Amino acid sequence: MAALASLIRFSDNVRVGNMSTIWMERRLDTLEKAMPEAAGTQSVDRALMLLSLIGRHGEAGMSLAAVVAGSGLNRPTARRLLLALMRSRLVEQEPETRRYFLGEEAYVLGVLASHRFGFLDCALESLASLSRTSGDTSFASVRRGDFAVCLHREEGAFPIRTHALLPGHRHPLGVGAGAMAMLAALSDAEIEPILAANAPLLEERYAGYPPETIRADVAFARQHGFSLNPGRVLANSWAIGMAVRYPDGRIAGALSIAAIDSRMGDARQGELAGHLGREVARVEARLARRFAAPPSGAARPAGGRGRGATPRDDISMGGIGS
Amino acid sequence: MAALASLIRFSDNVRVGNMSTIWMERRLDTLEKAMPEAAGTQSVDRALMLLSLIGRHGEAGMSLAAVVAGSGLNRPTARRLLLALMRSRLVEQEPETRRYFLGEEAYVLGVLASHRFGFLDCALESLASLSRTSGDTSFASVRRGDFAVCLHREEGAFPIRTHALLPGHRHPLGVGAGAMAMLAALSDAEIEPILAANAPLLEERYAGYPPETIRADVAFARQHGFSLNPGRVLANSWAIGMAVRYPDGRIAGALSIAAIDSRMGDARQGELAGHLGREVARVEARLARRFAAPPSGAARPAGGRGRGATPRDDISMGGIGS
DNA sequence: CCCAGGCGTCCACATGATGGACTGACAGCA
DNA sequence: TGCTGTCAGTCCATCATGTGGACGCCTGGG
Repeated sequence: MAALASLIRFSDNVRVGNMSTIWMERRLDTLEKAMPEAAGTQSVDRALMLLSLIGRHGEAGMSLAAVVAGSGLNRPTARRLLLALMRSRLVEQEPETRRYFLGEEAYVLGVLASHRFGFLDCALESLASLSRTSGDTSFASVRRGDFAVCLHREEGAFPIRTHALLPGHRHPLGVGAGAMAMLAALSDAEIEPILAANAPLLEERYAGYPPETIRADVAFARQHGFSLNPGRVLANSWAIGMAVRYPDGRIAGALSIAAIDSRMGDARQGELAGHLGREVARVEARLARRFAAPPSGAARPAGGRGRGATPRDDISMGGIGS
Repeated sequence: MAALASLIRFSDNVRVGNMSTIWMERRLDTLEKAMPEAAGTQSVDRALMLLSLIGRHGEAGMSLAAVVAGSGLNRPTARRLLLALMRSRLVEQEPETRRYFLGEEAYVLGVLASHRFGFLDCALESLASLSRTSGDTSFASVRRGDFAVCLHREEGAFPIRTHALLPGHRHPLGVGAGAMAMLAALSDAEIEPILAANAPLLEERYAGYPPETIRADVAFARQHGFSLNPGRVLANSWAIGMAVRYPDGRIAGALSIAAIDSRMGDARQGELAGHLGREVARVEARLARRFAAPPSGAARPAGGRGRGATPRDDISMGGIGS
């Protein structure tokens, strides 16, 4: 259970009670400088950690015991916070199995947020095309703090597939082709703290990823224009990946393709990289069309606090068209 | 400000401090019976109310003053809770304008939740088809408690359009064609408490919707197979709508089409209703394909608590394919 | 039939969350 | 240029909320 507890963090950036492993405290020191200070919201932080935890176990849901184990919270506390999430419809509990799942409100918020972020919306067609033309499995992932989270997996026609990476699964940045592509897209100054923060976890659970190997993989990705996972975690499962950027240059996520090693020789790597590069360009074009201005509103008028240029806050029921 | 405060509720079901209008208290009495009891999570409930509030103001975001006005919270409290939401990346603040928006984590959770709920994913193609063939504006909405929330709006080619209903906008069930379609899909026993709960708000802000008119519109929708908004809110803006169901019969949401009154004569209503019915059937077929079992897992083995049949909680990093 | 494991609740106590008061920044106006 | 109003954001004394050890119930497996 200690190992389980060490894995779990709310959006990878929140200090939660009862978690005291060395590597975690070290990385929180690193990150707290970049995050709003936590004071007077322990309960909220805990609830949102639970939400994220449940989000990453979408398909099978989670039992209360797993939530307790994964969060490090005491059972009455976890249950009470889950009740609050259930009242908000962000989480729901299946009566028969008692397991907890993301609720419909999470979906609705995601839809409302997609007007600012829709990376996967823009990527789905490309993933379908990649898997159709290659026959292999393709993935979309996003960065969450120092980790990569798989958002979508698209099956190809080839019958031998790895089923290890599923939506919600999360790995340290650098572990896996999509995660490596996003890491390699960062500057060295950004990469070093991430490696430092993840060092304990990598040493404990990712034996194939000593830091020097990750740095070499970063160099490879920068040199070749695509990242390569030569079966570092699962010997026969190889993958290549590329980062995708918003028009303003920020990393939106990554696309990757996985196949068994016999389908990932040098020649086929190049072929798949060509397909991948074209689809990445298409996703980036769709993102550009979707956000005429970047999601952070950088195109908005600058100048001081800029309050004069902001939309009026008109919390009222507009006339209705439907 | 009192009018503003009366509008805001977290997922329409949470009692929040400082809100004491008669209609709100009355409806909470009605609803608390159906909701997990709130004890020891006031802070969490408040934070999630803010999240929902910001979610419904996606495009323009919200200032702190608007959040304070809309939530009824004191400013330091609202700010502190917003900081917690920002730490979790569910909310982000735009530095130039200081406005708050849904963050990328909301999008990621929505993507992860879409494996259980993807109504809009299944509806987008149909909305595009409806607007392409009709030339008018089409909408997808979902039920949130006693309200309907617009998730998506698809523009048609006809140049005269109402821009009143936007994603995030929320109206009482029954107000607007999509909201009416969802209301009419409920049983009378389900409808009456909703009308009772919404009565103060309807009286205050929806003069065109006395309860007997809503009941007549429900009867019309049940008789004709589609709901009709004959310009009740905006005189020249008419709309028709239909509910969409998950395979297990629960209401997934509604599709609707809006047009100016001169384009909504009886003959064209029938024509549009035909298109709408076909696309609703297509959406329902896509939902059926997507969820071989209904989202609530009703197909799972029954029998007592059914814990023996549940997936193992294996919170571990699986082997990786990407 | 018994036992272990998981789920869920209670409530005395400790801790965390609140909001009135205050400060700073900025835009608009005289 | 100076003043005023508005908004954003913070501090900390006070009090209300949140916690978790203990307990009971239910179910499945041996």
